[in-house]
Amino acid sequence: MENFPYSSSNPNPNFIDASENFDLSDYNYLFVDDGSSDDFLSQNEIVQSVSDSSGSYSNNPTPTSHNIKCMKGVKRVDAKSRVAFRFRSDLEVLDDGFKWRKYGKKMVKNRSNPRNYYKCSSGGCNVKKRVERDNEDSTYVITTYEGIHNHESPYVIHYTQFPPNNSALHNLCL
DNA sequence: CGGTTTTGACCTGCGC
DNA sequence: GCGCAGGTCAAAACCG
Repeated sequence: MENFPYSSSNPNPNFIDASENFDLSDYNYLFVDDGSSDDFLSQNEIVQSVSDSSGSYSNNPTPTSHNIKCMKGVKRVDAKSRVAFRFRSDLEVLDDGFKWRKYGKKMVKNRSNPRNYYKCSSGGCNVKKRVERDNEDSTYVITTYEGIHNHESPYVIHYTQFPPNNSALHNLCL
């Protein structure tokens, strides 16, 4: 688990050691929508298509660039960066070092679990994230980040090759 | 008491 | 234009 982004010395008092709480062998996918292409899949299309191909990564427990799925799909609506994770967890919200304020909850059609909406609570930062449980396997949580933080994390986050920062995630896919 | 969560209402885009 | 679905707002409740 040495390649996981956060070290055990993270000073964030609320930090959850992901290596203890998440089974990274069940880490499935990541997609990045960096706004640089005119062609984007909708979020649901990406979720579906990556879920379909998740088996090819299931035997690789380490989240390296090798098992990160980068996709650019069919129709871009805006130029916001969007990053999604799907991971197995009992927890609804992964503590990524930033402070989030919940502003909405919505039942989505054909999904058994509600979708929760969060905004970065740092003033002037418009990054949003959506959190929902996988419709087909509720032990998985799907987290979608939208936008790029215009500030540093309120906590010192140590990471190696899998940073929680959107632009850094994007770099992995270049 | 201030920040966060809850939740119904409202807004907006899209398909028909 | 209408209805539906997804996303956001905002007031009240909650909590440390």
